[in-house]
Amino acid sequence: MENKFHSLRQHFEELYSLTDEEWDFIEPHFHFKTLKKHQFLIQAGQAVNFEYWIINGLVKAYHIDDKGKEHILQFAMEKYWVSDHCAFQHQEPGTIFVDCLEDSEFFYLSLEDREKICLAVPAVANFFRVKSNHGYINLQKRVLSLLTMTAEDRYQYLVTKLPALIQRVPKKLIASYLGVSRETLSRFNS
Amino acid sequence: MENKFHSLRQHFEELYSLTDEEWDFIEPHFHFKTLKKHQFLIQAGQAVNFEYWIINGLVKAYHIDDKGKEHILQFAMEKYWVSDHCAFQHQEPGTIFVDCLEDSEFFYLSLEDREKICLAVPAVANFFRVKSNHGYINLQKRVLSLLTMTAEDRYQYLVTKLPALIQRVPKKLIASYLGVSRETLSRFNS
DNA sequence: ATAAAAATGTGATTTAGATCACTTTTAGCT
DNA sequence: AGCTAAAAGTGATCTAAATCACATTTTTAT
Repeated sequence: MENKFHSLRQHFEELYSLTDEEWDFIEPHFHFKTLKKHQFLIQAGQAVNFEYWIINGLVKAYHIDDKGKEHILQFAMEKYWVSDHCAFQHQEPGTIFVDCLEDSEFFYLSLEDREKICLAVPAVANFFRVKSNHGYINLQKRVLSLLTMTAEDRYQYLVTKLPALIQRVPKKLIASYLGVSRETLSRFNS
Repeated sequence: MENKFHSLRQHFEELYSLTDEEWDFIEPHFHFKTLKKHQFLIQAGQAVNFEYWIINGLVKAYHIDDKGKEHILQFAMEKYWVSDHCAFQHQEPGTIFVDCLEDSEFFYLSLEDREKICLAVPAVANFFRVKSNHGYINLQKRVLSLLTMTAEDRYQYLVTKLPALIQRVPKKLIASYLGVSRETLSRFNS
């Protein structure tokens, strides 16, 4: 029977390979958690002690503004990392909610343990370096899309780029992610 | 007389300290370049062979859309890293222009050399890991500001957050960075 | 199976901000 | 200092998208 951490090790090794000794050191720093649809992984106002890797499921990370309106920062699914990165990194109260759109399973890691394994195993430092860099590049694209494209173009682009997400997620959440009202999005034809 | 790389070493050591041996290995991978105001560091359509660290000066990184309109992704000044990160990372033709708003000096590094020093010196991997992470966090804030705030609020926020930038840069570029027309920005009172 | 709750669709109206057109001010250059 | 070009201000008009209001459809829970 296969170790449940297998998929996580594989994920790390997609970028930098690890020896069995290195993995045996890394693995115990991760813990397992499972949540059902609608349950919260992270809540604004509270400490954010972990960053999470999604084994399977789907979550949304979002901010709620002063008018109570929800703005989606990220949809995260299988093999994605998710947290309130700012609060986690600076160990301060969060401003982001993360909750499950589907039943989900996670591995999670504390900041202290992340630093520990990054310093002990250079391949892990390099892994997170490259992952962060990819995240940065993707966010730059999102900023550009918000600056240059119309709401409808952003929607059409998302439909071609992540067609599966459109199926898995209510349109009003897609609207919130794109920065459009759900009424306006409903008038676009897909 | 002080080594011109001193500021760069100091910049690395703000996050993880280095031995003299490590620095002696790292330093020769960086090269020096100087440009005058209005000169290009990077041009869309061309290969992006380097990432740049700004010793002093100020540049803008921007995309030009199909209507010829300029959208500013980043202002980068002393101690900032700048490149067309996507094109650099994937070694493909760029889509971003970077040019100087002031005479500027840079150290630059190739992708190959970056990988080389990251693998040889774990502190460098950790340095770029943390830097990328900070960049990611800042971009998340920018995305949120575009989703949640009005144009005027974004402007007022920038004025309080980076008052020096407002002085150093024409308002029409600030407008482009914020995703507002220069006419609309001109009607905000500062 | 049925009730309640979400999600979606659609018309009518409003609005933040874009665009256009032109003037005034400021900064660079020889 | 004087000339040129870029930057900034301002009125008038237009428009993409928000908001409001309500109907319809689809999910979810019991």
